[in-house]
Parts: sequence; structure tokens; C-alpha cells
Amino acid sequence: MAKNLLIVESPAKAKTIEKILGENFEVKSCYGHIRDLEKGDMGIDVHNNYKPRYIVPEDKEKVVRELKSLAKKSGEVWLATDEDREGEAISWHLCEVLGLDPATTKRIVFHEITKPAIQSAVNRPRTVDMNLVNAQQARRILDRIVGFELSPVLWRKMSMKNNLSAGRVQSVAVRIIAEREREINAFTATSQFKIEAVFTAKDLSGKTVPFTAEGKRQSSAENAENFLKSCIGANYSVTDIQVKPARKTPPPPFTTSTLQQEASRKLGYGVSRTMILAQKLYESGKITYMRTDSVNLSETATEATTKQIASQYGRQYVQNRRFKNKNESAQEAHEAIRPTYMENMTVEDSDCRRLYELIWKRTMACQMADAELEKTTAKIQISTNKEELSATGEVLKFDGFLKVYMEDRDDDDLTEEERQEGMLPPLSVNQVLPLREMKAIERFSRPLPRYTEASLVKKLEELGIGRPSTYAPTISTIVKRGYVEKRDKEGVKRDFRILELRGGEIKKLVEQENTGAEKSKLFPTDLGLVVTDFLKQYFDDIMDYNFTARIEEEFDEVAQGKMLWSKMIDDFYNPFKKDVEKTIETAERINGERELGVDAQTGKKVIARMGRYGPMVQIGDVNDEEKPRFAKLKNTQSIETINYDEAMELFRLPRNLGSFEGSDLTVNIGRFGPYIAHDKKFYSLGKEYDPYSISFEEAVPLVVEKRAAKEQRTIKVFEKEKIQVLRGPYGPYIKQGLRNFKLPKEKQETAADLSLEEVKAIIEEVKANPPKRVPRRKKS
DNA sequence: CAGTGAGCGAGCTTCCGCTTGACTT
Repeated sequence: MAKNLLIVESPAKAKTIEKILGENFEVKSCYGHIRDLEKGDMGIDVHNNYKPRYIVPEDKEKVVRELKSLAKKSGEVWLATDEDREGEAISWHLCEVLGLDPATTKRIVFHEITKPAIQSAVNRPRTVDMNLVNAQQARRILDRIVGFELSPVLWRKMSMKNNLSAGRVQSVAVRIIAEREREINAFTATSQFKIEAVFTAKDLSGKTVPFTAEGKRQSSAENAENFLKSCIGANYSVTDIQVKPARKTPPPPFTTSTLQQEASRKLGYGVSRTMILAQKLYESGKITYMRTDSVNLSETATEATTKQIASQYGRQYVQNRRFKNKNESAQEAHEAIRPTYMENMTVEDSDCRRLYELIWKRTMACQMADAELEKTTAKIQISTNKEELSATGEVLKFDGFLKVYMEDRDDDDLTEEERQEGMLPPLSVNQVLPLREMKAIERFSRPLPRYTEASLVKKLEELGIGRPSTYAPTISTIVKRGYVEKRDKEGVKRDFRILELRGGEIKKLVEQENTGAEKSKLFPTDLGLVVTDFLKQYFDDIMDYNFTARIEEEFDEVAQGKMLWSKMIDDFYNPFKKDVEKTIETAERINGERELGVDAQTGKKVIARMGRYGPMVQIGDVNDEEKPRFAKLKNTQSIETINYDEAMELFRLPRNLGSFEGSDLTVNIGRFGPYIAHDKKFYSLGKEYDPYSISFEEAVPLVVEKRAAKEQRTIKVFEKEKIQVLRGPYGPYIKQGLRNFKLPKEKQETAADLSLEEVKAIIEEVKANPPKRVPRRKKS
């Protein structure tokens, strides 16, 4: 009898399942979606109940062809795509393409790839749930409408670039970044004075050790000074000691989002890197599926983990738990991310090792006992005033899951208390404490931090926007479109005051701290800000943080058969299409223009705005008789924050430094940074030189030196053909336009004697047989 | 490699969510 054909989405899964199911089944994968909406005319017939026009995309033709021929040869076809909206739709598309009847074709689902789960699924096949399929079609069509209606509006209304895009997910992601940036810009720091007293006491071994107690924060320097003054000559004694037990619970096992967050905090990985490494681990059978929103662990996994904990740390470390998803939008088609074999504590592949160990530890921890702590709070009275100081300490009584795993928190989530927890020496009530010193330290409030890739993913997940398979690609998209960029920001120095009471005297000090420094954070570009403002002004409902959550409720109704999908789309489309038309008709072209002041010399207006090639400043109007002056913004500057003085500074370039060998020496900043131009040649300026202040005397030797280096590199020039023979770090090579061609070994010695014909022949030769590239390994 | 910034308009772009390789630099 012919084998049955069972189709899943992922090829790695197919292999595992084939082993489990044995002889009667051939298991193949369809590699995700096999059909999609046609691109032309949105792929939807809006006048005919939004009838979708599906096609098999080019890159899926091969898979579809293979599945078709296999389906013909096989016995029964079983559909085992993921159990969620998208998976159900894939099964339906498979029916359509393979000529199967969705009403009778066997459809099975499982949430984990284990023998019992798969066998019980095979014993209880159902058929394709058309309501769920329709919910997916509604989702797909709505996203297509939003994306393909909004993007063209941007093309018409934005003065720059023409591959702009907008969409239900990406546009809200940019909005999140844009709003945080504006919050930070609008933030003004206030300061308070933190009171810190250092006392000494004997520890268990009899050694005298210092510990810190805190008092109420003082709102001003004056109050702080008065408080310290009131403490001069005081005695300090313990009035009360409270000891309270506390527990810490392990976090749930990883989902895509939490894995990305922890890999970012602990390992410094961007979300794409995390996903590439996780994919590698998955494909080599080391971990379960890496795109999941479920925190569920299979029975077998829980057992294996328990066994591993008991043998490695002892029974007292085991505490079995089941985790539930908080997130309502979770579709839970898979397990949590965990190692497939808990006995493997690590993997050989050095690139993947750190990520694997993180997953292993987190999985172990989630089935381990709580950590038990003892929190001690001592109240300390001051004989000369009514204020009280308090010292807190924490002692770990039982480490529990902390033995393997400590979750990292973003610094800004920590409370002041958590930051200062340490050990306290043993104290007793009425004990008199000698004061070593007391300080009032000025502390400034801080704005919320900018988003990292991972914290943006966390935010999107909280809002129910996007899915595990799209978090990383969404970030790539908004970066590629130029709405957002990932970079560092240097901090600025800020003075803060310290008042110090020691030996009956108060000293005033001023120290410096660095504030506002950020590493690898997401910043909105001017383009991102302008586009976000535009979309918010004209398409407020789609930019609403709750838009996705609202339409998800409607998709759910479609999935339950309570609403017709075409009706749902119709209700959305009609008012939306009106907004689109109205916007195209009425909205002005936008360029984010901002007036900065009036040029003192010419009396002309100075503005900052988006130009065709990005953000810039401009003196004068384009309609003036005299052409306006233009200057590009530096990439750390923004239309929104640049001021008049900073703008005028930009107009100091290009600077003519004077004449050298009969030609002007000019300094400017170009596409590739600052440069000196001389005699129609260009020389890059290194970081150590500032184009705004470099002098003629400094520039001349640089030009001489760089020119010499350039000449040294040049072996031969064929001016007319724009071909050069150059000396590079790997030997001589030919350069034609932007392309480089390696010389054959036997010609390298005699490169200077090459004729134009020989050079052309080499170029043709290399073009005909391009050198094989070895894929470069990324540094880890 | 090192410019530009206005307007005309051919021909193009664009979404989200499932999946992996097959391609260069």
C-alpha cells in the first residue's frame, strides 16, 4: 500500500516526526505559506466582496510542484501544519493547491514534537476549520489594504525618497520610538539629596565592618545642609529590628520575545543575531522551535528537567511548575523554547554555545525551587532630631533556582532598594552605633531610557502587535526604510553636589557624573518623526496603540463563526478608503519645516527641514531671487532639536583655507565624512581633525602625505577607459569603476608593463569566471 | 566617492506572517 503523506511547515520538524511515525508515513514540509495575494491591484477585488486573488510565489513553485506529485502517488494526505490561525490557513491553501477536499481531508495538530503527542494527534484527526481560515484571510487582507493604501499616500506627500512604506505593525513600531525620543527631549531633570550614613559594627567574626543606612531624601541643598547640621554631635542607636522572610520565584521558560530580551541583556545580541543562532540550534536538533509565544513545557520535557536537576543538585532543588501565558494574543502553537535533551549542558558549536547555555539554564531554573531570603531592616534613631535612618540587608538562606540562573533586569526597572541591598552585620536593639560619616548626595531624576531592539520587541508583544516570526524582521524594516537607526549616544558631564558631615564638620563638594550616555539604542530619524506625525494626523485610528488589539477581537469573532469576514473587512475598508482619498486631496506636502530664526547678516529666514536627500538647514527661500544656501545636518542632529547657532555653524563649510600650488584647498563634509579637496582630488580627514577648525598649515602636509600615498598605490592609469592598476594590501589589482579585478599570479610581478589590451582581457576573464567566495564567518 | 535641494513624470516601490536556503560583499 502507498504511504500516507503528512505535511508540516518546517523541514526540521518533518525529519523528527518521520522517525516517530515510522513506515506508514512519508513526512514532508511545505516551508510555511505556499500562496499569497497577488501584488497587482492589491490582489483583492474590492468590488466583489473583497475576493482575494492568490498565487504561488516564484520561490514556492518548486515545493508546490514536489508536493503535488507526491500527493498523487501517496495514499491519504494528512495536514499537520501549526495549530494557529496561520497554520490553519496553510492547510487550506494546501487543499486548494493539491486538489483536496477541505471538508474531508485529515487535519491533525500537536503542540509538541513528542511521541505521545503525535500519536494521540494521529488517532484524533479533524478537518480544516474554515472559520479559522477566514479569520486568517481577514487578517491578511486587512494588512494588505493598510500597507498598499497607506504607502502610496506617503510616496505622494513626502518630498523625499520613494521607497517609503507604512503598515499596521511597522508604523506603530516607529511611533513607539518617536514618542520615547520626544519624551526624553522634553524631560527636565529635578534633583533631590539622598542621605547616606556610614556606621560601623562588629561582624560575626568580631571584625569591625562598615554598613550604610539611609534617611529621608531632602528636596533641596538648603534642607540637606540643615539636616546635616542638626546631626552634628548626635548619638545613634538601634531602635528596632525587623526580620522578614522573602522568596524569589524563577521566571517562566523562554518564548521568542523573552529569549531576545535576555540574549540582549546578558549577551549583547541584537534580535536578528539571536534568531539566526537559535535557528541553527533548532536545525541541528538541539532546541525546540524558536518562534513561539508559549511558555508551556511538555510532560516529557518537565520530567527530563526534573531528572537533571535532581541528579545535578539534589531533590531539594526540584519544584515542578506549569506556566500560563499572560499574553492574550498568544496563539501557542508550539512549546516554550527549551533544549531537546536536558542532559546536554552545552553544545560544540562555539557561535551557538552561549545562547544554548542560556536556554538550558532558564529551562532548568523554571522547574527549580524558590530562592529563600531573609530581609532585615534596622531603624536607627538620631538623638538630636526626630528623623530616623534605616539600614536594610538581605541574606540568602537557600539559593534554589539562583544556583543556575539569575534573570537580568534592565537597569531602569530596578527600585532604589534593590540596588543597594547587601549584607548587614548582626545588630541588636539599643546598640549604639558610631558614625563614620554622613553624606547628602545630589541625585537627578532620569528620563525613561531609549529602546533597545529587544525592549521594543517586549513593548510590541505587550501591545499584541506582531508575532514571534516577525519581531526581528519588523526592526530590520524600519531601519532599512530609514525611520529608525541603531546607534550610541555620548553622555554629557554634569555637576552634582555632595555635603559631607565628618568629625563634626560639614564639607561641600562638587563632583561630576556622566549622564544620558546610551549604547546600541534605537533613535528615530527626522524622516521617522515626520512620517509618524503625518500618519498620526491623518490616520489616527491605525496609529492607535490599541488598533491591533481591537481588530484581533473581530478576527476572533470571525474565527468563532459569529461574523462574516467580508463584512468585517467592508466595515473597515469604507471609512478607511475615504480617509485615504481625503488625505490625497487635502494634505499638503510635508517636510517637517521648522523656523530657527533670522540670519543676522542677510535678514533672511533660517529654517530646518527635510530635503530630497535628508534633513538640512536653509537660509532664504527658494522663491527668492538669490538662491538659498543649504547645509546638511550632521547625523547626530535633528530638525526638531537643532537651534539657530548650531545651524549657522553648519554654514561655515565648505571652508576655503587658501591657495596651495596654485589651487584652492577646501574642507567640507561629504557622504563619507570630512574631506579636503585640492586640485580636483579628495582626501579623507581622519577623526583627529575637525573640519571646522583645521588650519591651512595643518592641511598642507596632510595633502602632501596623502597624495604621495595615493601615487604609491597607483601603478598605471588608462585615463580614457577609467581603468587603473593599483597596489593593494593583497598585491596589484585592476580597478574599473567600482569593481576590482585580481591579477593572475604570473602577471603580478610585471604589473607595470601591462598594456590596455592585456588589462581588458583580464577583466573579461575574471568576469567570465568569477572567483568563488568563501562565506565569511562572523566574529562572535 | 566627495552632489544635490524645483518640477515634470515613466515606471517603480509597498503590507504581515509562515518557512528556509541561495545568492553576493
